[in-house]
This record gives sequence, C-alpha cells and structure tokens, in this order.
Amino acid sequence: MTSRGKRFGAPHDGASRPTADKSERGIPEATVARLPVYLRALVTLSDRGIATCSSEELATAAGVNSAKLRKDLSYLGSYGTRGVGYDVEYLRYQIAREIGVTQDWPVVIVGIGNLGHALANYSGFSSRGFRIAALLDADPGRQGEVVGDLPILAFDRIEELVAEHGVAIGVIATPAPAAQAVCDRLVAAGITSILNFAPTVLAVPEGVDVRKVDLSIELQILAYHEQRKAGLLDRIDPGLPDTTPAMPGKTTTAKAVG
Amino acid sequence: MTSRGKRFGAPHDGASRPTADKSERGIPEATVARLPVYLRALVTLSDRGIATCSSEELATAAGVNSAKLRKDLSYLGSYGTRGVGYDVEYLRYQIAREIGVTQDWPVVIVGIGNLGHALANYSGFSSRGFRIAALLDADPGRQGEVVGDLPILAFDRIEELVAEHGVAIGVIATPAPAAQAVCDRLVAAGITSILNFAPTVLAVPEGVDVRKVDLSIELQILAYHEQRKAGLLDRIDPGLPDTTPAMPGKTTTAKAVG
DNA sequence: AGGAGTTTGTGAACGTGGGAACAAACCGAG
DNA sequence: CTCGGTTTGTTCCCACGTTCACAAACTCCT
Ligand SMILES: NC(=O)c1ccc[n+]([C@@H]2O[C@H](COP(=O)([O-])OP(=O)(O)OC[C@H]3O[C@@H](n4cnc5c(N)ncnc54)[C@H](O)[C@@H]3O)[C@@H](O)[C@H]2O)c1
Ligand SMILES: NC(=O)c1ccc[n+]([C@@H]2O[C@H](COP(=O)([O-])OP(=O)(O)OC[C@H]3O[C@@H](n4cnc5c(N)ncnc54)[C@H](O)[C@@H]3O)[C@@H](O)[C@H]2O)c1
Repeated sequence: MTSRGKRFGAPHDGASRPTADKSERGIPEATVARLPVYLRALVTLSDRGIATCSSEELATAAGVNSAKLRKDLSYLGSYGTRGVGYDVEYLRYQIAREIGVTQDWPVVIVGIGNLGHALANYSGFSSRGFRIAALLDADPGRQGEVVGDLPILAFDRIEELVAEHGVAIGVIATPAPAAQAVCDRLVAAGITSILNFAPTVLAVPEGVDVRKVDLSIELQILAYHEQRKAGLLDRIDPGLPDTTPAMPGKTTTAKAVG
Repeated sequence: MTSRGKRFGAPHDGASRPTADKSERGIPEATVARLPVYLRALVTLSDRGIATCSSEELATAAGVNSAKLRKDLSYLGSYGTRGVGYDVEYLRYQIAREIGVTQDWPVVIVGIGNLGHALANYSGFSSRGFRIAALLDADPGRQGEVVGDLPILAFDRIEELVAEHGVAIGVIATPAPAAQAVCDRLVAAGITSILNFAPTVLAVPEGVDVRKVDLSIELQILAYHEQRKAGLLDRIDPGLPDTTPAMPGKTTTAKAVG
C-alpha cells in the first residue's frame, strides 16, 4: 500500500544485533496500521472513566481478535499485567509515544478546493497529534481567503514554510493532473511524508512515504463484492457478447467467425 | 481491513469444484484492491490513444511490479497475447466487467456536512461507475438545500429510496457518535455495502461489507514512519521519564524508587 | 519453414500475517 | 505460604501475498 523504499532492511537478520531492544526493531506494517485504532479505543475507554481493561475488551472495542491485539501490543513491549489486564492511561501513552503523536506534527495542505476546504475545517486533525501549519493553493483567486482560522497562501511559499515550521507531512488535494508536479515540489522542499487524495500513482524518491486515500477505489472494491453477492443469488448469464469488445489478435488456430 | 463475514469460505478446499472456471472462483482480496488501479492506468493509456501495452508498461503506470500485475491478471483469465502484450480496450473492458463497473451503481450519501458537501460536488463519482442517488441528512435545517444537482432529503426516507432505486451502497459521512445508528438503519433498509468516513469501528451483520476511510489513521501511520526516519538520524535518548505515566501495579519484586 | 527475439502465464520458493493454544505471571482468598 | 482463578506474552502452525524464474506461445525476419 505504501510505496516506500525498503528501509527496514532484512526482516530475517536473525539475532544480528544483540543490543536491539524490542521497541527499537521493526514493528510489522500491519500492526502499525492497527495501533491508531487501539489508541482511539483507549481514548474512548479513558473518556468513560475506565481505568483498566483486558485484551478481550479492548479487542472488541477495536474490532479485532484478542490474540491479534495481544500480539500487536507485544511488539511494543510488556505493558500489561497478567491476571489483570492493561492500565488504560499507561497503555494509551505508550502507544501514542510509539506512533509519535505525543507531540504535534505540523501539516501542510495543498489544493484548497472542495476537499481541501473540508479538510481545513476538520477539527479531528488537531484533536489527535496534528496541526495544520498552512493551506496552499496555486490559484491566486483563492489566496487570501481564510478557512478555519488560516489564510490560503501561494503554493510558491512552500519551501519557506517547510524550513520555518519544520513541516514533514504534506497533504495533496489538487486535481490529479497537478498531483505529481505538486508532489515533486513538496519533496524538493523537504517534505518526506505525503498523504495523497488525488487519484494518481505518485512517484517519489527513496525515503519518502506516500499513502493514498482513494474514494473511487474503495467504492469499486465494494462494487466487486456487491456484484459477487448478487451473482450468487441471481446467476446472471455470463457473457453479453454484444457489448463485449472482441479479443483482438486472438487468431486461435485461425478460426474466424465467418 | 474489511470487516466482512467470511463469505468466500474455505480457501484450501483444493479441487472441490471441477466445473469452476477461473473467473468465477475467488479472486484474492489483495488483487481485488489493485484491479481499480490497473483500470485507471488503462483508461489513461486509452485516452492517450495507446492501443497495446506490455505488462511492464502497465505495471509501471500502476506503480507495481510486473510479475505481480501478470499474476493478478491471470486470476481474471488469459487476456494477453504472448510476445505482444495486452490490448488496452479489451483488457479495460474485462477488468471493468470483473469489478462490476460496466453499469452504474447507485449510491446514497448520509451526512451532508463539510465532507458530505465535498463528496456531493465531486465529479469523480459519476465518471467511473457510480451515481449519487440521494443525499440524506437528519438535520432539518439542511434538508432542501441543493448540492450538485441533488436536494438534501430527510434521513427517514432511506427505506423508500433503497427500495425504489435498488441502492446497495451507502456512504456514511456523519459525526462518529451517530455512525453506528446510521449504519444499523442503512443495513435494516437493505444496504449491503458501506463506505465509512466516521472514525469509528462499525459492527455489521454477516453479509454486509464495510470499508473505512480514516484520515487520522493514515496520518498517524505516516507520523510513525516519520518519527522512525528522524530517530535513525538524531538518536534521541529514549525515555523522557517526566511525562511518562508510571506503570501502575508493576511491583517488580517490590523494588520501589525510594 | 525455421529460428531469434519478446512477452505472457504460472509453478515454486520465500516472506509476512493471523489465530489457536499454552506456559508464565499475577491476584486474592484462606 | 499455597492454591485456584484469571489474563498476558509467546510459540507454533497454517494461509496468504510477493517475487523469481522459466516454459509456452506469439511475431517478425530471413
Ligand atoms: N471532492 C471530493 O469529495 C473528492 C473525493 C475523492 C477524491 N477527490 C480528489 O481530491 C482532489 C481535489 O478534489 P476537489 O474536489 O477538492 O477539487 P477542486 O477542483 O475543487 O480543488 C482543487 C484545488 O487545487 C488547486 N490547484 C490546482 N492545481 C494546483 C497546483 N498545481 N498547486 C496547488 N494547487 C493547485 C485548485 O486551485 C483548486 O483550489 C482531486 O484530485 C479529486 O479527484 C475529491
Ligand atoms: N471534514 C473532513 O475533512 C473529514 C475528514 C476525515 C473524516 N471526517 C469525518 O467525516 C465525518 C463528517 O465530517 P464533517 O466534517 O462533514 O462533519 P459535519 O459536522 O460538518 O457534518 C456532519 C453531518 O451529518 C449530519 N448528521 C448528524 N447526525 C446524523 C444522523 N444521525 N443521520 C444523518 N445525518 C446526521 C449533520 O446534520 C451534518 O450535516 C465525521 O465523522 C468526521 O470525523 C471528516
């Protein structure tokens, strides 16, 4: 999913580094993707005043298997107490620290159109470890407009902003044709993590992380399964030969139709 | 990622069904998630007037390994020509058919706030196999407003709309606390595929697919890797004991600090 | 026709992820 | 202190996903 350079090196380097303690070495990607879910569940429990929880309870809240939860947490360290469970506040802090959201990360958003406006107005950003540092757009007509306390600035100022605020994370919400150019400029300015909303594959150099959020892909995946569910009931005859493009050069032993 | 009931049954049922032709039986989930990417790449090639492409070219355009691409396509059937490559139009149609986007899917969007407005205005929906059938919101103050050609309707009308238009896919863009209730109502109305933008784990009955799009999880994953990149250079000393909550009952052989 | 060059489709090896099951560790009662 | 009950951390095993590598199949040139 993440088109990242293979930075974590050999996973099978077996006992090469005796001094490596557990929390320093390679947490599996699948686990990393679930830690935020656990963190959110813990926050919810904490807000309800619950001080302790078992792996079973937390797993249910996070929508996963309890065995998986325990294994995931074991990559961070031994933060539970056998026979008791996990201290909610303590575990919450440990996960937040591991993810890196104990302090705020500044984020720039590029492309303040439909989607960019929604993102800029979104309060869920700042509530968990992220702070919008700047809103950028190439369209002079949009520049100066204030969205959610911040003015829209010219995209040209990206280098200055990255240098000044130490921004490492950029969000791309421009139209697809502009995304690669914007991405290149962000990388050149020093951005090393990109969240891409534009429906394009972005090429980035080694060391830069890209994650994509792609609405139409998600819908298409749902459509595939939906079609499958329907097909299991209806059994539509496969092959509507009218609208089907012919297989081009497929001269299977030269047996044409005529 | 998808909290779906195990519908594809035993994957290791080895040769149980001799009559099952290739395109009918279980395409791997990882492959399904990539098919839309291939489809988009093919559309781009097609728009450029390119009639034929090799697996290498298509793989590059899609940002994947060519071996992976070929294996993925092999689950659909043998649609290429050895020594030549793939016919762009033909492959495009085959993938679209497999995903199920040769005809349009009606979609309802629930919660027309910041994000819902952006979605309703988004043209990328209709351009690829989806059509917004209705916009719903529980707030009477919003009802009647027209967004992107469609009026916002009362959420109560969901059953009627599902029955009338045969809607199978719902998008949830309400605040998190309302999401589960909305989800339950959608499922009761007959919706069997849900795309959830609210930061909550949704519980659904067997046979209903849920996919989530979670901005803050994506950012946290980026933050984790970002922290790691920084840590490999800086080597910040691990353990800021001041802000660290104490491990609660951890009386490791009763050796207290004092 | 035959051979050189290309490119697909797939078998096999390898790595990653998920889940059951269990020993180790902890608590509280007596 | 010991014992029974509880819950974690970990091990083992299997399924899934990725990549390599190569035979099969096709085109084009001679
Ligand atoms: N709107 C949605 O709900 C939605 C959903 C999914 C995906 N997307 C994707 O998100 C992206 C943005 O969608 P949108 O609806 O907000 O589009 P939009 O046209 O409303 O906004 C795009 C903004 O990007 C700016 N822009 C264009 N080129 C730029 C450049 N080179 N540098 C900086 N800014 C530039 C434009 O001035 C504009 O303000 C698109 O790629 C779209 O496909 C949107
Ligand atoms: N805005 C963003 O950029 C963004 C980004 C990521 C995630 N999200 C998530 O998407 C969701 C929507 O975000 P938003 O910013 O649009 O919020 P919003 O408050 O602007 O809009 C929510 C809308 O849902 C409606 N609603 C509330 N309860 C409802 C119910 N029971 N039934 C039907 N409609 C109901 C409200 O009337 C409102 O119009 C939230 O869960 C948010 O966390 C938003």
